[in-house]
Amino acid sequence: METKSIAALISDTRAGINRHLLQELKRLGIEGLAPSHGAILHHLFNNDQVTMKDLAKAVRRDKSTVTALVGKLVANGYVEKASSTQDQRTVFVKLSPKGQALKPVFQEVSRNLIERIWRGFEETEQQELIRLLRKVRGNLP
Amino acid sequence: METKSIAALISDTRAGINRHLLQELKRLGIEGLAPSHGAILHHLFNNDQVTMKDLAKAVRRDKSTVTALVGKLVANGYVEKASSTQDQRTVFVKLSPKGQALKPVFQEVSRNLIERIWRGFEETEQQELIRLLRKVRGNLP
DNA sequence: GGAATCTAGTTTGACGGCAAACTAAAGTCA
DNA sequence: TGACTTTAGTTTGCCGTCAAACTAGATTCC
Repeated sequence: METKSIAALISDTRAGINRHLLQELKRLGIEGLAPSHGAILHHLFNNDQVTMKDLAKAVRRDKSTVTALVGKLVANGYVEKASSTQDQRTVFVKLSPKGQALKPVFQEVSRNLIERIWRGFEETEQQELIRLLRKVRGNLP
Repeated sequence: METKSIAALISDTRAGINRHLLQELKRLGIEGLAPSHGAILHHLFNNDQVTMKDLAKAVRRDKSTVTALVGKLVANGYVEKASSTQDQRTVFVKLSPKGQALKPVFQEVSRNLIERIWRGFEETEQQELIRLLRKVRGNLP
């Protein structure tokens, strides 16, 4: 039965996306950053002041995971943390100049990924895949 | 644009499958086993004598990863390792009786997953999703 | 206004995963 | 036969990930 392999197929495809991104990061000389860091940076390109909590929600990772990911971005000088003055518990994360400089690079990475994923696809096929995947996603926890 | 979120959607869906499987394993009282172990067991249900190399290829994981996964299965008494007499390098992995006993349980887990994934899907939609995902997969490394 | 509760983030520990270095057993070939 | 190469598997080290425990700052409410 074909439909039994759906889980493995999704898992494989995701792994392929990851491999592609790792290749790209290596090609562009961006060392020590993983796709998950890219997700965080991407969110910061569009929102210049974000709390850890919102960041975790945006990249759909556990807050403790985000602590580690942001910690690495800070260590590499891509982002900065600053605790809020109104609420001492909340921490704001924002891009450093070095992080801002990555924006065009990541836009290219993103564009290349999209282009590669959709190679040979009709517009209607793209929409149909998105629709069906969303439907599967909705069936899951 | 909708199609830009395809990577996140695939990643999320895969995470959802993982969450579902973890729930199921917990529900069935199978402690200390992760979905990846399930993939190995699944392969052993259909092949009763497999080398580490073939196992790695079958579950699409690095051989060092498989060493660790099988190690855990051995530690929990689900599988046994035995080095070949013809070639001292190769190691055969096979199910123990305790591992064999998991077969019906995992068949149920698998059936439930498939049933949940495809809930509300037409037969043609299932085939179309598989086709489109395979196409994406083929575009990736 | 103080105790109880809630909330934001961090820390800790465990695990799946990979790549590179390593071990040891076959195989190759002069 | 003996050096070289290839192959199977393990070890080591690092990373992303999560859950649970923890810290500390707000909030609630009597």
